[in-house]
Amino acid sequence: MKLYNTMSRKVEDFKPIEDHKVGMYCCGPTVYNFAHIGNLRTYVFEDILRRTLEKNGYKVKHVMNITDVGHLTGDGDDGEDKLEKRSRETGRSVWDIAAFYTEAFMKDTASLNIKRPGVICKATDHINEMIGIVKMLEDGGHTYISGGNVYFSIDTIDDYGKLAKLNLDELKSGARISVDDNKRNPKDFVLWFTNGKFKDQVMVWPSPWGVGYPGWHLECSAMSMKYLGRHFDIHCGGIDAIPVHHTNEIAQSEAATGEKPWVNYWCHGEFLINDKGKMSKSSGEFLTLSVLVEHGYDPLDYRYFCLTGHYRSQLKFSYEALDHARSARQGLNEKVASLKKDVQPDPVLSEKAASYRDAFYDAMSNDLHAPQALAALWSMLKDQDVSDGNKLALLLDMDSILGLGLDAVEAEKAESVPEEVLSLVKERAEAKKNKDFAKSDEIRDRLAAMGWSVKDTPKGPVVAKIV
RNA sequence: GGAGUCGUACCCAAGUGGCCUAAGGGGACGGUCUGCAAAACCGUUUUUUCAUCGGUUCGAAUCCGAUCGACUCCUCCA
Repeated sequence: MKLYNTMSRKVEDFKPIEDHKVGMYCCGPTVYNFAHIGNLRTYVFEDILRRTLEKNGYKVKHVMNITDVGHLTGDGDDGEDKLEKRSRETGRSVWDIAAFYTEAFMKDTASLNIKRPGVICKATDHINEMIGIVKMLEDGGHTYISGGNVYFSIDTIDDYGKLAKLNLDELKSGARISVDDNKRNPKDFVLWFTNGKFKDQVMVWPSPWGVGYPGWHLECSAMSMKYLGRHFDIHCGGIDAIPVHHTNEIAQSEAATGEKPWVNYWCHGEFLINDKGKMSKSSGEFLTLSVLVEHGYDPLDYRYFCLTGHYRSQLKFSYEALDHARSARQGLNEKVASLKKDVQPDPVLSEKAASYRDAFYDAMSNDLHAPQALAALWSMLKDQDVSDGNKLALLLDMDSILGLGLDAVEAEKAESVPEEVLSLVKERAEAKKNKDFAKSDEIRDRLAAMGWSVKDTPKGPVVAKIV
């Protein structure tokens, strides 16, 4: 299996630390609002990665955090905690807000067929672990206290910014954020706040440095190491996390434990954009999954849409493009339904069928080339040299990665058709037999008005509910 | 100001030196079938074309340069 590693900027052969096992940490949501569909694209990508690893025989320990404290708004380190802000705006407690949006996030990801990570951990449950890391950093001489806050000093390590390939000299000259006088180096970041801008902060904890709350980057270091160890295989997130969040995670993790590298493979998903650019949660207007559902789309239409582009390319969202994905997925579902009606899956593949299977898995195992894998799937479906039994078996197998819910698609059946409809269909067949087409067409219109379509096949008429 | 990515046929989107006379999906149109439809299947839209202009090469959508355009990051962000 091959994976693109942001650290090396190359596609590399994936080699786990332990045979047949993978430890994978994915940055989760900050639960102060609904996830928009751009956020969700990243979780779909991570799910596809996990499923592909599993298909390649790895047992994946998938850890995802829930950020419910410490994620600040605005520039620099002087913003307000996002949860606190939301709480003030709505009059609800921060804990309510976090619980509500965590629940919403779980619902969204479940409806997208995203497998639930084995460990889902909340930042507020791991304050002690975070304090432990700050202590380790303090012991190692990587911190200083200024203006009441504990800072990480990036000048105490010699490879700060290696993931993002930051050129520190140039960054300083081009910095646009206002300089925080408390920092020795503008790129230093807060590990522990005791002197937040907002005195009425609700979520605070005691610490050796005073009552306060942790910096945002700390939680991912603390929780990933708690569940996956001081050195693990894969760390995922959106590309925006590279220059700041992941850069700081690496700095504090490697400085705290002395273990390098902390993570072997860094995998990042590109943005979903629209005609105006990227969707941003903080800029106000954004599309959520429930908005798509209100427009009549199935969440899996969006999942299919995500699969039509490669995860490292920007994907342009439009309702037109989503329509295309929906049509394609419906076609796939219909095909599966009709196959299920006629045949049982036949896992004994012909040579031809096996070649499509190989093309599919080669594409997925080569840095998750889902669009190519889908092409292999469709070519297989259209190939008349592949038996229907093989087709069905292959589709269901491929879907263990694609996650389009093909196993849940039911075989076409006419059972639940109301008696009234059935008798009309019979009547129409009779009229057709007598070549009374005016009457048969009239009955067809009546059926359509009742919400049923009728198709004449060589085997006789077939009724189906109009969707 | 600095760093980087991208521009592929009607739309989305693969492909990153020869097997490309460019996957796959969607749409549209045409055909087969049908009393007519729908569905299904087949074909066309896709023979020198991959933003534009130059260059390298026996050979380029794929490499290099310039130009135009779009986007991202350096600041919270998936």
